[in-house]
Amino acid sequence: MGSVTHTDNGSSPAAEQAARGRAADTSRGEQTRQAIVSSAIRLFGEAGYEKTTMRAIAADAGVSVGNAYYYFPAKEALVSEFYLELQREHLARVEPILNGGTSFGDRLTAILREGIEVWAPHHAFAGRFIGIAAVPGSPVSPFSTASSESRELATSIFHRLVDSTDVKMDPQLRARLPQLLWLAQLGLVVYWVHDTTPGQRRTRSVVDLAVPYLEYLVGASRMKIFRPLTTRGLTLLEAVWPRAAG
Amino acid sequence: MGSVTHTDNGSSPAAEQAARGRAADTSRGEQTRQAIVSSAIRLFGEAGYEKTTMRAIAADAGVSVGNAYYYFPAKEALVSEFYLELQREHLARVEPILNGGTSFGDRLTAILREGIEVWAPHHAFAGRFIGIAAVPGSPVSPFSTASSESRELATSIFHRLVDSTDVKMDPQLRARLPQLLWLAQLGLVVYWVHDTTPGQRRTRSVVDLAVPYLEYLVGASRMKIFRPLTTRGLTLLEAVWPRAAG
DNA sequence: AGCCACAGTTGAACATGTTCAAGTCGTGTG
DNA sequence: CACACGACTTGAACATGTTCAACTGTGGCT
Repeated sequence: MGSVTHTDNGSSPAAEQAARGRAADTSRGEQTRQAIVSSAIRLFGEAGYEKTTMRAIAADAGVSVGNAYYYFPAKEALVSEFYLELQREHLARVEPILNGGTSFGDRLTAILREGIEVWAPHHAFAGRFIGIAAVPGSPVSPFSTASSESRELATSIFHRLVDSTDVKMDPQLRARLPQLLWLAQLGLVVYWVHDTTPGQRRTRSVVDLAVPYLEYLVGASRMKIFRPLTTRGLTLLEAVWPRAAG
Repeated sequence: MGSVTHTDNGSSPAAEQAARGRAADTSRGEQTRQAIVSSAIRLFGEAGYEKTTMRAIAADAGVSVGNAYYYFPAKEALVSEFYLELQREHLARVEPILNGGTSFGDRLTAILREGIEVWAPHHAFAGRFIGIAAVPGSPVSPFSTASSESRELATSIFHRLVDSTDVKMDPQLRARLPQLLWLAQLGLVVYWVHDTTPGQRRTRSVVDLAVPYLEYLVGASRMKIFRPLTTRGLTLLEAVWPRAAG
């Protein structure tokens, strides 16, 4: 119970500029930081989380161990960078899909599939990643305030998807659907991580089966017969996950 | 990708008798083992996972550090013992509920509530626990073959609940409901771990709201109008989670 | 130029999970 | 009884994440 504030943004000496526009920063510190990040990402990808030691990362980046800790409070924080990298790639891959003119379901399938594809080369690493992300208070936790930026980034994908579809659905559901889809994607990743079928084939087929079902459910939400089901479900959702908080 | 077999049962020198009837074993080794386990459980409960060092556990149990590793392959394995302890207590608390004559929903609520109650004193610790349990291949993972015994123990609770209810529902759903409820409980624990409301009040109110909704859904499953929804849902479930495998 | 403040950097020291070669103990056997 | 063998135990050694006091360079101010 000792350390209460795990969401310690701003305490890191190099964090004041972290929130915005780091890409434009070309100062010495930023170069070092980048060297550490890219070394960490590469080594994580090559050897996994456990086998990549902080000493190895520092050596690869050409800095001392202590210096790595000047920029990152812990090894876990470097995992967060790895995650950001993947998320950026997902976003890039998803862009043409969102702009494409296919159906809601097809686009959702494509988005989820790209999510899997981005992670695919790192299935072993992802196992450890999940373990780190699952602990509450960890900056990598998808529910933490520290990751709110990347969370909003991710939900924005589904926001755009939902906003641009003309599929008829309950308006309240429409308002909540982006968050729900984000949650579904989260669950999918967890499922994928535990999927031991070769190449995680099962996860892909689950996507192909689940999306049409989701589409069906969403369409059904506005039908009179399903009214109580929809309404009660949304009420429950509001209790579980109030629109305001995370 | 190095170590493939994480489910290494039987490799531990003291594990051949681990599967059954350890309570009856009174040999020297078993006493030592028990001393380590109870020290670990107590210290975990008192100080959390991180702050409880292996040295502290060993000292408290009156043995050497190396000796602890003779019985347990890693610190994580001791967490598994902690989990078992809680599960046993949950089972004990649930017994009178299952034998009670209240409705399906009331009993389900009571079961889930007791699950929360058992964990309640260890909310902080549970955060770390989730992190360990979430990594695939970990013996503590609820999906691992290593924890199949405790998993079947847990599902047996819901099996008994479902078998003893006369709530009308789709027969296929009935066949799958115990597993689904177990999964729901898992999700509930994850939710509870991340619940930062004082005393995790929100989780409790979620239970109170979700169970009636579940009851409603289950009842609706046999109605003709919901037929496609039910059938398609069960088909999807079979793809996601084949009846045979985990 | 001289100097100051501070970002950046270092490597040794520390804490703790884990391993291992060696030692001890108890029990069955000749 | 003496011995052998295996279960059990030990503590030092090791690996690695993390901390920290000291050092260095750099840019700005007088």
